[in-house]
Amino acid sequence: MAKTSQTAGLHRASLAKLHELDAALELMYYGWRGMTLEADGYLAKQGLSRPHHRILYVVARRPDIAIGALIEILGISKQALNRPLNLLLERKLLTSKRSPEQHRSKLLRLTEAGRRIEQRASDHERKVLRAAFDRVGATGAAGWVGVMEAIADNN
Amino acid sequence: MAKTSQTAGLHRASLAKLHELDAALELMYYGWRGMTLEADGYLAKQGLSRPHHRILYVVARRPDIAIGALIEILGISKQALNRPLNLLLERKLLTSKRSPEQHRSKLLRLTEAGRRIEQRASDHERKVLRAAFDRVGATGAAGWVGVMEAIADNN
DNA sequence: CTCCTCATGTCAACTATGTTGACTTGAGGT
DNA sequence: ACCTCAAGTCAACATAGTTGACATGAGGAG
Repeated sequence: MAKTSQTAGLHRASLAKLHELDAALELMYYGWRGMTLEADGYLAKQGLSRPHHRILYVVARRPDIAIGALIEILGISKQALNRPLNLLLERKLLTSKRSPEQHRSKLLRLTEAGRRIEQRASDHERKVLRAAFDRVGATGAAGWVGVMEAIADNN
Repeated sequence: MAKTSQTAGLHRASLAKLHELDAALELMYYGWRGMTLEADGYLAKQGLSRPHHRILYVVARRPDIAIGALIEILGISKQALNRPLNLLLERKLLTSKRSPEQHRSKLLRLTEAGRRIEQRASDHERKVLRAAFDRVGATGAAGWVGVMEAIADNN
């Protein structure tokens, strides 16, 4: 047993640093993995994955969003959205109904089951973040937010 | 023109926040994108992508690494490594030679061209990080590192 | 010398996630 | 009746990964 660890590739700091910022670069990589690892595991147990979670996440925060707006926010083509979206509808994690006035658009909402899965998956990610913030305190957390905002706004 | 923006999906903060930590969660997502966006664009112009960069990055920091060790660090199967690795060898961004004693292993090294591409791609990422660190100062940067270490160690 | 091990290499089949392009459907407005 | 627009669907393709099976070639053990 124990051929290669499940978290293969996550051997932080096993590489020489060629630049001062290499450590930060690797921290971003491993940070993303660290935040999403448990959530992805949970989603896999539900037969879902990251794209499904992204859909659920957005719809949870924009009830009655139309397909076109969802496509815009996710940044993928409607064809790419099609399969995961249909799976979520089939599994009754999402409902779609036509708008009363704007009858051309379909409006998406989470069902209770969908809301539960979205919450649990996101909770796994938030749990990791909360633990990290708790460990460094308010000042450190504020620094993290400042840095991440600067990076994120690099569009 | 201007059908949908190239940075589609990167409309930060267009979503309602259901939890206090939702903003942080989204910052991680957009932060990762923000850091890798330019580097991915540069790599695409070279006919390469993220997996190629990961290989170059690791080999740059572990000259004479063997295939098996590379597989371990990257956390992918040898079959998955095969194609991008062969492309890099064909394009002479990497060289492989057999070890003098350990003749069973092949040792990988970057060529000058490979080193240049690795540096430029990583520079795009480091540039974004440096700008963010500069904007928040040493205290904020230290906070960021503390938080990211806590998250990354969540294996 | 033969046999076993071990690192590497390769072939095939499959899954998942995405892309473009082309076309259909169905509702609304003119 | 005609046009537009949101949505849905089909096909072909690219990329990045998986497992399984098998080949090759060097070293070590007998």
